[in-house]
Amino acid sequence: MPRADAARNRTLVIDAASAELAEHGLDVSIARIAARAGVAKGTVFNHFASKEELVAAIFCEKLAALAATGESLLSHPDPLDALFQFVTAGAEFQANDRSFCEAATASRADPAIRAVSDRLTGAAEALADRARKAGVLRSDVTGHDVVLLLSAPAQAAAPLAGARPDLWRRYLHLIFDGLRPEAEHRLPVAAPTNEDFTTAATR
Amino acid sequence: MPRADAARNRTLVIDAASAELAEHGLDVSIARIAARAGVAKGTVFNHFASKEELVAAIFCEKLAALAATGESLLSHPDPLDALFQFVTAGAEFQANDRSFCEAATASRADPAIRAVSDRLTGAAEALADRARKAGVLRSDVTGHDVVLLLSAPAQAAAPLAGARPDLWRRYLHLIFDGLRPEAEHRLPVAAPTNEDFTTAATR
DNA sequence: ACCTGAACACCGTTCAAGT
DNA sequence: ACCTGAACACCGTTCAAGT
Repeated sequence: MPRADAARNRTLVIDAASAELAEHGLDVSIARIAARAGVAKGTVFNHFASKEELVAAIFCEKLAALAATGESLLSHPDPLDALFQFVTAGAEFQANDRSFCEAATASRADPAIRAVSDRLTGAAEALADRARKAGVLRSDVTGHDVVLLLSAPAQAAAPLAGARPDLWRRYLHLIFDGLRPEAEHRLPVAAPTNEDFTTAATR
Repeated sequence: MPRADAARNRTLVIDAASAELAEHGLDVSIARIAARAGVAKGTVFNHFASKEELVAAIFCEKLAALAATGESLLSHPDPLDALFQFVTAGAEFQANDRSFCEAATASRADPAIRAVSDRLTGAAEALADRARKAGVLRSDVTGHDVVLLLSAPAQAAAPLAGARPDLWRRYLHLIFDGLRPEAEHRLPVAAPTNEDFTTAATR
C-alpha cells in the first residue's frame, strides 16, 4: 500500500517526464523533469531505478494507447480504411513525440514492453489479415512489418520537422502505397518472426 | 601550413571517430575516441570546436561518398536499376552506421553539410528524372523524397538489427515498391522544396 | 515508507603550461 | 603552432539524514 504523497509524486513525475520527452527527446535531464514535477532529483530514482526504466514506463503507456486504437479499429466496417487509420495513428504518434522513435529502437529488454508490443502486433496482424482477405493488401506483408514500418514516416520527415510539420503524411502515403496488391514484387528477405524479437531482446 | 604531427593527428582522430560512431552511435565519448586515436582529449578540441562539429565533419565525408555513388550511377544503362542501386547504397550506409541516421536528423546548420547534401539531392533528382521518363517511377516523387526516404529502411529494421542484420533490405524493397508507377495514388502533402530546407536550417 | 540534497563518477569543454 | 592534462560545469545515480 503506497503512501498518498508517494502515489501523487509518481504521477507528477510520469506526467512531467512524458511531456519533456515528447518535446525534447531522450536527452532531457532528470533535473529538468524533477523541476517540472516539483520534486527532488532523488525522488525520481525512488520510483524508477534508472532513467532508462522511466523512459520505458512512459513508452509502454504510449504503446498501450496505440494498441487500444488498433483493437478498436477491428470493428471498423472498411478493412482498408481501418488499416490506414491504424498506421496513421502510429505514424502521428511518432511525428509528435521526439522520444518515441528513439525509444522504439532501444529498450527491447523490458518484459512489460514485450507484452504490450505483442498486443500491438496482434492488433496489426488482425487488421492486416482482414485487409488481405478483402484484397486490398499485398499477400506478403505481416503484422510485424506493419508495426516496424510505423517509425518510417516520422524518421524520413524528421530533418524538416520544423519547417514542414505535416510532411510525415506524405511519406506515410508513399509507404502505404507500397503495401497495396498492385505494388507487389518479390521481397528478398523473410518477414521477422517472434523468435527474432526474442533473440534481439536477449543480447 | 599545418605542422606534420597536427595533420597526422587530425586524420587519426577522424578515423577513430568514424569507426567509433559507426559502432556505437552518437553517444560515444570523446575520451574513447581520443584513446582509440592515441591522443589527449584536448587534441580533439584543437581540431574541432565541438563534438557536434566533429560529427558533422564525418557525416559530411560519408554523405560525399554517397553522392559520388549516385553521380557515377547516372551512366548506368538501366534507369530503374540505377535508381535502385542508389537507394540500396544509401540504405545500406545507414544500416551499417549507427550514427548516420541520428546525424541526418540533426546538424542541418553546417554549410558544408548543406553543400554536399545539395549534391546528393542533385544526383537523386537526376536518377529520378531518368527513371520517370523511362516510365518506371511514379510521376509525383522527387529527388528530395528519394533522399529523405533513405533513412526509412534502417530505421524500420533497427529494433531487430542484432537478430536480423539484413532485414533492412525487406523494407527497402517494400518502400521502393511504393515508388513504382502502378502504386501511384494521390499524395496529401506537397514534396519538400529547397526553401523548406533553408527554413529548417535557420531555426 | 518516502523525500531530500549533498556526494560521486562521469561527460563535454576550456585553458594554462609546456614543447 | 600544436599537444597535454588538470580544471570546470554538468550529467545520471547513490545514499545518509531527515520526517
